[in-house]
This record gives sequence, structure tokens and C-alpha cells, in this order.
Amino acid sequence: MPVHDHQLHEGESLREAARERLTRQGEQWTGMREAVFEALASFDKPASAYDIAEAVSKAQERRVAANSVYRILDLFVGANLARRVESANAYVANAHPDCLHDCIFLICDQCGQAVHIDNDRITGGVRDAAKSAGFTETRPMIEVRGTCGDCDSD
Amino acid sequence: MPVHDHQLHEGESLREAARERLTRQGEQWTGMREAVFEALASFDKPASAYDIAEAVSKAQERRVAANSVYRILDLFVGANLARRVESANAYVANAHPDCLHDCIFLICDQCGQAVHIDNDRITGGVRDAAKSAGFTETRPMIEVRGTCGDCDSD
DNA sequence: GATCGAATGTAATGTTGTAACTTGACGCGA
DNA sequence: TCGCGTCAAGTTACAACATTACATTCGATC
Repeated sequence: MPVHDHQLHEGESLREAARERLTRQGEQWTGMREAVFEALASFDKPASAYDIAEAVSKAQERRVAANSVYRILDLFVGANLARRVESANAYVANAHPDCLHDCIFLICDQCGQAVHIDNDRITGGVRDAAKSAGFTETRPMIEVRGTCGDCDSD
Repeated sequence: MPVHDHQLHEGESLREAARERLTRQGEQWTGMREAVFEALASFDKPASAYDIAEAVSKAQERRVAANSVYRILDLFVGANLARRVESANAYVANAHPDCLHDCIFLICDQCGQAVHIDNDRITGGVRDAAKSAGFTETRPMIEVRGTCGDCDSD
């Protein structure tokens, strides 16, 4: 199987999983939402709502306003289809919409790439610490700014 | 010793520690910087650059522009006199300018209060995880949004 | 007191995020 | 089929956050 077929398949099955997930929550999978999801997933690094608005505008050859994108991104984040990277004011598609867990983002200051890692020991520790301090309904956000291996070697 | 005296002393000694720290780094402790630090320290929750600009404007009875405040806040963050709370686009004074360590913020969605905790086991774990992923010069930022004990009981 | 650099002021602009309201598509029961 | 309810999306306006470029002031040093 050629590489690009594999990648394409990834894209398609990811979109399918996203659609599945969203509709299962009683939300609609509209053309606009699909377009936003596609745009989001097409970026290889966190994309701002404005980046996505621009990408969708180009793809559809019509003006798409950023606030419409915001609405949809908020919906996606709520449904676990996407995640917000706070320190970059940007969003990334979630490759595993059905796996609900806290995650950790490493963001390269140089190239803007973000890598996403899971570590339940760490995130659990953070949740426990918050709970000990009397906090409830906690949503940890763990991000690390730094320099990635690629940029470091330059 | 009356309570307010004690608090006042806290404020003064904190300002002294901040001045010490900044001058030790070869930076000047100017009237403007003191005013910004005082304003920052006077808030009981994370303050935005615009909040601080407003507070300083009021205290000095003249208009202070936000970008001047940004400049100084950046300097403060660099010198460990203040910290930026990413998820709130806001800043808090650092009560221990001389202790260099990662910290964890818990921010209440209801009241906006932020509490600051230290936990080297957690932050160390995050740094290690980032290092394992090939990242260098890492700056972890760990924040937890949630509901604080006070607001939860309401 | 000339001058040089750092700090601050000023103005403009760019970016990100929300709110309120309107329009349009679709389904469903009368 | 008509009217209505509902939800998505469009439109407009604005608020909040952040940066840039350049001018001015102030203090230290010569």
C-alpha cells in the first residue's frame, strides 16, 4: 500500500471517527463542520481559528467568518474531537476522539510543531494535587514550551 | 502586631525582594516598574496587562498605556518577579522571586482566583517526559481550571 | 553641558475571542 | 401544504489581548 494511500486512509477514517463521535452525542455532522474538521486535521501544527477560517474560505471559495469557526471549534473541544493548545491560542485535531484522557502538549518555540503525549501518572498526579487543594471539576492543561529535537540540531 | 501591619510588611518586603532581584540582574528598578509591581501585587487574583495599566493610571492620575505595562511584565516574567497564567491571559506576582522552580496554578472558573502550588515530583515528571520526547530548554506550564472550594460550596 | 543608551510615551495596528441578532434549512404535526 | 419549532450558520459589532514603530525623556558618563 503506497504511503499516500495510507495517509489518506488515516484522514478518512479519522473523519469517520469524528463524525461517529459527534453524531453519537446528538450533534449534527454538517458540511461546515466537516470542512472545519478537515481543515483542522490538514494542518501539521496547531492552527488558530483564523487559520482555519482562511483555509475553509479558500477550499470553499467563499468567505467564512472566524466566529463561525470558533463556534464549531468549541463544539469540537466539548465533544473531544479537538483540543485547544492554550499557550498557542490554537487547536489541534484529536486523533482518538473516543479515548477520553488528559494529555500533555510539547510545543516547539522555533517551528511551532506540537507533539502530544499521554502520561496518566503525571496527569493523575496533577488532578490529585488539585483535588487536595479543594478544587473540583478539574480540567488540567499541561503544556511544555521548548525546542524540539529537529530544531535543536540546527 | 495588628494584622494590617503584618500584611503591609509583607508587601514591603516583597517589593524589596523584587527590587533586589531585578537590580542584581543588572536591570533598573524605576518608578514605573515599582508602580507596576505594586499594582500587580495588589490584585488578589491574576491581573491582565490592561487591569494593571488601569490600576497604575488611577494611582498616578495619568494615562499609562498597556504596551508599557507589557514591556515591564515581560521583564518581570524573565526575572522571575512575576508569572504569566496562560489560560487566563493574566499575570501574578511571584511571592518568592529568589526561588526558581516550576509551579502549578489552579484557577477557579467561577471567581477567577488562582492558587499556586509547588510539586517537584509532578513538574519533574513533566520535564522528564518532555526530555524523553527530544525537547530541550523546556518550560513546563501546568494549570488546572476548575471550581475552588469556596465556589463549590455555594 | 554634550551625547549616548535605556526607559518610557504615543499612536497605530494586528490578533484573538464574544455577544446579539438575523437568516436559512429542515422536520413535523395540524 | 402551511405554520411552527429548532438548530446551524451568517452578519455585525465590539471587547480583550498583544505587538510594532517611532518619538521623547531621563540619567549616566565623558
